[in-house]
Amino acid sequence: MARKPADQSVSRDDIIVAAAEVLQRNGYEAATMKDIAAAVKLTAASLYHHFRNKDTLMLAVLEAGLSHIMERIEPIAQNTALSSSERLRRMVAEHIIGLTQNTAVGAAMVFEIRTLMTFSLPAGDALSVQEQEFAARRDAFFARRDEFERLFRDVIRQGVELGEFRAVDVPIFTKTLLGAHNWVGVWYKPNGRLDGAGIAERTADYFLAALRN
Amino acid sequence: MARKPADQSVSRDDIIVAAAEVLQRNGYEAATMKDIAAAVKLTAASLYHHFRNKDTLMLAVLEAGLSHIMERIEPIAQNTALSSSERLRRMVAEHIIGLTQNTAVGAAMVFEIRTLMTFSLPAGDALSVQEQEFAARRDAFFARRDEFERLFRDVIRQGVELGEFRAVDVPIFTKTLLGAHNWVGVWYKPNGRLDGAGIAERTADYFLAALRN
Amino acid sequence: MARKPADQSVSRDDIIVAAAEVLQRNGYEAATMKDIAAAVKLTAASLYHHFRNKDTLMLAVLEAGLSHIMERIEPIAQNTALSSSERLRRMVAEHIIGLTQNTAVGAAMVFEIRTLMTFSLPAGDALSVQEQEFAARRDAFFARRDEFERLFRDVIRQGVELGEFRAVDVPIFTKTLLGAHNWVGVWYKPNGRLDGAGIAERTADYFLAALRN
Amino acid sequence: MARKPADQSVSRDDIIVAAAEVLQRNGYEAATMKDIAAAVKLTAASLYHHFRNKDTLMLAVLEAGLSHIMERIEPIAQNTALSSSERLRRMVAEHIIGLTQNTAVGAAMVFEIRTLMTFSLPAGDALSVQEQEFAARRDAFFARRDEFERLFRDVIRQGVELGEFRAVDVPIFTKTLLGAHNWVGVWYKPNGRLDGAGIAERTADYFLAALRN
DNA sequence: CATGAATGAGAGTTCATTCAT
DNA sequence: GATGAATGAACTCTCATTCAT
Repeated sequence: MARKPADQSVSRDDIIVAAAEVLQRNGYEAATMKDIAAAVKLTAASLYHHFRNKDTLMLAVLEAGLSHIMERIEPIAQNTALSSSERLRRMVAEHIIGLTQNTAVGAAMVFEIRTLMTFSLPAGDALSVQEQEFAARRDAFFARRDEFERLFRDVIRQGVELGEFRAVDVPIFTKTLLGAHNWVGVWYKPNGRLDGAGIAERTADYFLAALRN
Repeated sequence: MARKPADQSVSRDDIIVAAAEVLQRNGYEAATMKDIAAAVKLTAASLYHHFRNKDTLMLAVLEAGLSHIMERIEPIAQNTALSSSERLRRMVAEHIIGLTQNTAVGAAMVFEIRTLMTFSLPAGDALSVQEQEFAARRDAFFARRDEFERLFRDVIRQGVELGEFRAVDVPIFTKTLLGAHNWVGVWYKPNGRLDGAGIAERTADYFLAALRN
Repeated sequence: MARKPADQSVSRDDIIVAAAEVLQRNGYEAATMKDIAAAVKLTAASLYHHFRNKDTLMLAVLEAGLSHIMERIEPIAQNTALSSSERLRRMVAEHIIGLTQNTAVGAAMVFEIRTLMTFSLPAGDALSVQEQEFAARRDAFFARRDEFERLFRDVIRQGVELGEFRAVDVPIFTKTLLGAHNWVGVWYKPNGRLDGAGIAERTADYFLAALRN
Repeated sequence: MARKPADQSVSRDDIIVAAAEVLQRNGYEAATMKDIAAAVKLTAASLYHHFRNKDTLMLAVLEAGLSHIMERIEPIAQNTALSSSERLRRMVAEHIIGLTQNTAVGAAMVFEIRTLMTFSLPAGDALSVQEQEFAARRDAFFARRDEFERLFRDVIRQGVELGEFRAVDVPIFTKTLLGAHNWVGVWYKPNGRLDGAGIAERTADYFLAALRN
């Protein structure tokens, strides 16, 4: 009853990628383990060799997506050789391009936030060991996600402090920016008039204009 | 605008309101007919006297939400006595305040779009009469939704044409704007530092700054 | 999709009886909801209208069995008009006859004790509201079961104190007695040489002989 | 009688011992191959190098348990130098002490009898060679088990025939005796007031009293 | 011998939906 | 209108078992 002849064996990462696509297409509740399994030519049961349960798999998807984008955004945010404007422009570009290329995970992150937030908080008050592990990972994910938002906030704040940007309500401005980005992941269709870079360029332009002194 | 018809009997609208809340709290898949029924002190079976099925109820919720906001936005968009800036500022305010007050329907609209889009499109090509009816209503909803977006687009376009705004990529700018709005529905918490009006004021400010010549 | 035309509608008690039989035949783990449902001509899903889950149903079965026997044993144990010997003889008879007639629940109680004891003690340490409710009922069941054993113990102890029985290690003697009883539920077959009354008579005789001064 | 063959490699017997423990703790259905494997630091797959399947392993456990006790009981039963009373007293002691020391297998035998009895009797009538082999071993086990009961029955019968015991219904008395024993395996807890020997002494006392002329 | 990966079968459970009352 | 009872379909997850390595 064993199938895959080893060399085509499916890796954890393959599953994460496939799951991201299914997640984007269907949303958390509607993305079934069977669907995800089919996407990597496995049976649902086989997925449980790689992930303890659906929540864990979903969290892995979101972690992967967040890591992917963080790896690109963080170096820019910390590149003190660049002006705030230039940093913000590049960060916007990376984020939006990331969302349009990797639509799967991007949209997942937009849509599944609510699910994630209530994820696995069983009715009672105490948690089993596995649940604690999971809760810890989920909290870490959220912390990382806050960090992501902070990267943008800090660049904007610095720009304001240095007088490069005009004084804005930094938290609100940041959320406005990120909301616009996230929405791209929702409406973007690969064969539209503009590609990710084009959208990113315009978006960055608008927000930098809004910050202009 | 709350209705209290006979006080002991439950109306279609009561159900829609309750459903919107449950929908916001849980999302489409996780909002069960039982939950919704419980919110109006009925049994699930009773809901079927008012709505043919869950999708129809869902659609009614979204229609209600869209109508609500359209009734407020449309008059502003068509008020030619106002400048483009002023119109846009007021539209932004109404939209964001609407989203923060009526979180229920607002969030529903953000999150459940995907569900709606794939809603009830049975694999084959032949649709039953009921399905055709439903498809028609759903298409009408989407048309209305496009119209909503067009209201914003048109105001911005006019502003550009009249030289009141600088030249921007109108479709992209509009989506950027609406993305920012929708995101408010996601992160807004009633007891935060700012209320809807405060958020709206700042948001309008940023986008108008971005449009400044 | 509704089936049963009301008048033959299945009651909670019908299910309990059927479940008891399946439980006896297969044991807790092997008794599936489907089996039990089939025994009352329902689908597994339908059982969930009557019982929250399998554990709850099982507990109901055991409660019913215990109540049944308690109702018969208790009045005898408390009938101070009778001598200890006579009370014990009658209690043994009721218990054994009960076990042979109502084999279903009897055997269930013997075999499912271990299962029962670990019943629904989820990995962690804290319990949800539903789990607490269940835990409370389960504890009540065990308390009742201890009470049942105490009825026998008290009659024996009194007999010893009054000098009607010789001095024995009352707890051990009681467990010896009850072990013998329970075992009847295991080996008893309806068409054997002796019926329940015959077995009971002999058993009572042996234990009373063992207690004779 | 513990074996430590190579110390790093796992023997059939090691598995049987571990399985007995898991079986006692969890019962047949709930004792998974994975659990048993883990108890000897193997994977479930590896168990299949030692036992054809779970039923076979189970049967091996029960055979081991039965052999263990038979080796101790048989010599006593056949020791014609002893009186019936003395033989019975010693047999009771060995059995009960065995059950309390070796709780694992003891409890397994009480609880898993039912499982064993219906063990692997596929619906149809034709059995594969493997199934026939298994059925043969299972029948042999039951025969051996009957033999075990017969040892007790014969000692009691002889005592009656020789006038050493009063006339009792030998089969019923025997089952009463064995039921009491088996129950010890259920309630016995290592750190109680009495150890196995203490329980055995009292139990033997009661049954011998019951047999007294 | 041992194991990682895979699977079919089946368990418990949930849910939208129907229908007789 | 309202509802209790019932159901089919689907879902998550577990488990004994197999096979290539």
